[in-house]
Amino acid sequence: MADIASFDIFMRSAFGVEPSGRAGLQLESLAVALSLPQGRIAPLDRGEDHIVYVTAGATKLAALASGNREQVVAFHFGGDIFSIAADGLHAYVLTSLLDTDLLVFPAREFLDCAARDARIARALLERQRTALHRCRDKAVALGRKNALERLAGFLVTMSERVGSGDMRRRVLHLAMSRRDIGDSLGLTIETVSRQLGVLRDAGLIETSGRSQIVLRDLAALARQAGHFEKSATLAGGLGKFDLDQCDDTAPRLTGPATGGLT
Amino acid sequence: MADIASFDIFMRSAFGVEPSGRAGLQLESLAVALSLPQGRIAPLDRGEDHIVYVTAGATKLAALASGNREQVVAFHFGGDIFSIAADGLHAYVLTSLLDTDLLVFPAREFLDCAARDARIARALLERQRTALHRCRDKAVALGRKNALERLAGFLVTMSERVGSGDMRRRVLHLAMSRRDIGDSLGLTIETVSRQLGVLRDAGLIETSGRSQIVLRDLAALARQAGHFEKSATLAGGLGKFDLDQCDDTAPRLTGPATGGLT
DNA sequence: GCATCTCATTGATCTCGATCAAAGACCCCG
DNA sequence: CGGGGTCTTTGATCGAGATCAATGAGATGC
Repeated sequence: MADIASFDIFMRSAFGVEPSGRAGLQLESLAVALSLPQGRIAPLDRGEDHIVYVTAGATKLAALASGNREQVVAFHFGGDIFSIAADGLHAYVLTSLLDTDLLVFPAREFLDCAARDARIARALLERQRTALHRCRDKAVALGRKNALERLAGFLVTMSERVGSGDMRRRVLHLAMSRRDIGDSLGLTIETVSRQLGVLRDAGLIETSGRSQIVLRDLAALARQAGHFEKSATLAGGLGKFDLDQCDDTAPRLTGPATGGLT
Repeated sequence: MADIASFDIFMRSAFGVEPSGRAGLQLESLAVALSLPQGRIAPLDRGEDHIVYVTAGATKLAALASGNREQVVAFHFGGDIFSIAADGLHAYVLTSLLDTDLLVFPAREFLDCAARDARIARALLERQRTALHRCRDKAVALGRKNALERLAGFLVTMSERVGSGDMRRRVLHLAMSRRDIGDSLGLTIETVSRQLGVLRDAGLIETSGRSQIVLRDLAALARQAGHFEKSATLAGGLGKFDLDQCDDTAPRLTGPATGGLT
């Protein structure tokens, strides 16, 4: 049984729905609250799928491949909702990066119930879509980008999700270790460290301590990450079929067929 | 405007809902039917997100990274529904692998409407979840698996989605070229070709012509792919916390800390 | 049925990131 | 504030897969 406060926060902030309604009462009966100290594996029944809400804290969701290889498929922070499959091709493990409070629901019952309330269904469909699109972008990075591009992309994404400070000097307090970053980017900790060094030497970032990174030029990092240039065409009337430009001419540190630092 | 026949098929087979209902009429007014000969890029307005239904045929959804690198994030076949983002980190392109018929919807309006019908919402939530979980499994493969594991996993997955014949001798007629397979697995066509050779030499598959592959031992391929062993524990009452085994002892061709062919 | 063109296979070499190995920095706690 | 442990950085070497290059097999058209 979930405690009342976190469930109410969940309903209001995730769905904009009062928890006292019909759907709210049903969902509340499905919720299990979990409080994990830093670095614990969530004790989820591997016999069924789950929907998880992060009340507060931060988590990593990782697949265990054989041979001690771990692939982080997503990080989640306060306010996030996500699903975990029990029957996939890999065994997934949810681990807290900080002291973390979760609400855990059985997926089938949760979705049966959510589908009956239009507002909840709409919000969930939107969040699932976001999760899928993030995962696709991750797949692109893992499949076709080099270490520096992946790391730059990671920093830009983290800046959007947990950054503070203004755009010229974006401050990140990363909850995850170098190993977690490596496991998320399909790299080793040594490579993560070396590529951070490259970005530091180029003046794009500053690091201090283990967890703080300051991004000094978000646009340059996004370029370095090989992200699609949308800002350039956002205002203009972009009609059909303008994927001509992928901006291969912008200055980069390294990259396919490009100069810069080497 | 969609033609009647394909829209009706869509509503009935995807959602089990009669197209004449309230939601059906609304959705129909949003649908645009598209018929693409083999090898064409779908002319989608890049200013907005889309939901796409594959009436018949096969498609690849790929991101264009700079430097002529392409990453296929998903293949889709008749009956599949999927979403395409216009505002992601990369530019995505939908291409037909065969002569293909699609229904294309504007995402926002489609989801607004779908959320109001519980059956449609439930079915969509389920499909999105499947898509996300497939994408995660792909990310695991791209981030932490070698070429042989990726290819074996690809064949197993394709067997489930488009295979025919019995389990002992599973026949695949692949609509995609070696290049498409490579672009999906984050490999080059040469590496795909070489690893197919390894699987052929090991007696796990037979190839004939460019597109036909016979899988002679699905279980061995799944093992080779490093997929989580669920069959062993499926029947038994698997309680909490049994992710001890990842079956590192089974025979493999290569792989982390394992012998076999080298 | 033959010419042609594209796609797939096979071989040789190169490169980026993994691996192996130390040294250094940060942090917790007495 | 100093010791011990963990996490991070830096350096040297290795290897899986990319790249470059050529040959072979399938499709397509006349």
